[in-house]
Amino acid sequence: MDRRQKRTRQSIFDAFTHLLETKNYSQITVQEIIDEANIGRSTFYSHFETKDELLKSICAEIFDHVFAEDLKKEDTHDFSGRDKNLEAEITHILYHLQDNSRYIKRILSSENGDILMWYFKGYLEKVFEGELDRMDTKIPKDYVLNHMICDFAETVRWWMKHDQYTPEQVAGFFLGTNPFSEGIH
Amino acid sequence: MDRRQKRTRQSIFDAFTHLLETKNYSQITVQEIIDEANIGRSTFYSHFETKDELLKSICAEIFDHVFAEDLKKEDTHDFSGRDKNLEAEITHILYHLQDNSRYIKRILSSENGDILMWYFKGYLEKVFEGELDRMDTKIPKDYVLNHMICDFAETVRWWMKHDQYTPEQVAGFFLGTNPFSEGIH
DNA sequence: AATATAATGAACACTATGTTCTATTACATT
DNA sequence: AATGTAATAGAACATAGTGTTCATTATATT
Repeated sequence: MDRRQKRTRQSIFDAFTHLLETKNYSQITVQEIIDEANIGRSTFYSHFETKDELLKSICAEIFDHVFAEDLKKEDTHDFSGRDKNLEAEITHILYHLQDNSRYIKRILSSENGDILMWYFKGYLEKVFEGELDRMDTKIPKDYVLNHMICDFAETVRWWMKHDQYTPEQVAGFFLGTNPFSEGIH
Repeated sequence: MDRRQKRTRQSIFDAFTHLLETKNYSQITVQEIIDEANIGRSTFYSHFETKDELLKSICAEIFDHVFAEDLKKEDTHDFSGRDKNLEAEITHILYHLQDNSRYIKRILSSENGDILMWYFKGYLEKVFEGELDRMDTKIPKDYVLNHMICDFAETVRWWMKHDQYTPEQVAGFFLGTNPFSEGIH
């Protein structure tokens, strides 16, 4: 990839996240991003089709980083640590989310918080897929999976709004109100 | 209220819900609503400031109806049936939601599904507030309340997408995967 | 019938989006 | 260092949608 492209892309990301520190996603215009990034209008559009596409790219970047270790674990088929320390895995994810909380908060507080949540849930699917086995079979698997994913995603959303708890505490809250908590303690 | 106002308001609602049967909320323009409703442009804007305000009004209308009995129960301080048949209350709400499912589905499938979910959760808060007492006190009350509300709201969203279950079944799924299920059976 | 209020719809100003095109600049490769 | 290739700049443009204004017409209400 051309140096200039990388540089431009990074400028856009920086401008966007910087703007997110002062206003909501929906309030930010493409022109503002362009001005903040000091790039030409056509340059922006040669990188991203729309503002939503930019948001998606940023979400992908954030979550690729957050879930990097977990996905790597799956790729190498190393399930050694799985199940016995779901709590550690969750805490780990929460720490990574905390690092990016400034951006995540802003994105979530706009009306388009759904977009980020949708992305987040996609990644969570891989994390919780393996947890399904011990569940009641009378209830549809996809309901239970969706339930777990939404539980955790909404826990994070709640956390991002309240902000006064540590990752360990939040992991405790989440597992303490969950049906699969019996399997862990 | 003037007859004409009522008539216009109803035309707008009808046009909007009719359009929701063919496309997502975000794809619908004010002009389309105006054309579909056969009203003048300025008439629309004398009734609603923005398209979002219209959506909010429709959400309020739907949920006022769905939760009518439950809120009435609270108003008259009739807690006789409470707790011992949460399942019945939930099933009842699900039936009402099923009646409006055509609109709800369309609104939820757009990127702005959040708006409806936000409204829905506001009403659910009143339903679940009373259920908090028997919960573990180590976990913050507002976390648990948010947890319950999101559980149910996301259950409904899931249901609206899958559509192949009865209200009774869905109530069963919801209570079967919930921490406060022990209190009911 | 008189009065008040709502609806109409064209015209307008405005904001933001996304495209196109040419000149300019930066890069990678040799 | 020279050269071909590709990215950037930025002005100009077309488009689409929003929300307002106002004189006119239609409809309720009393």
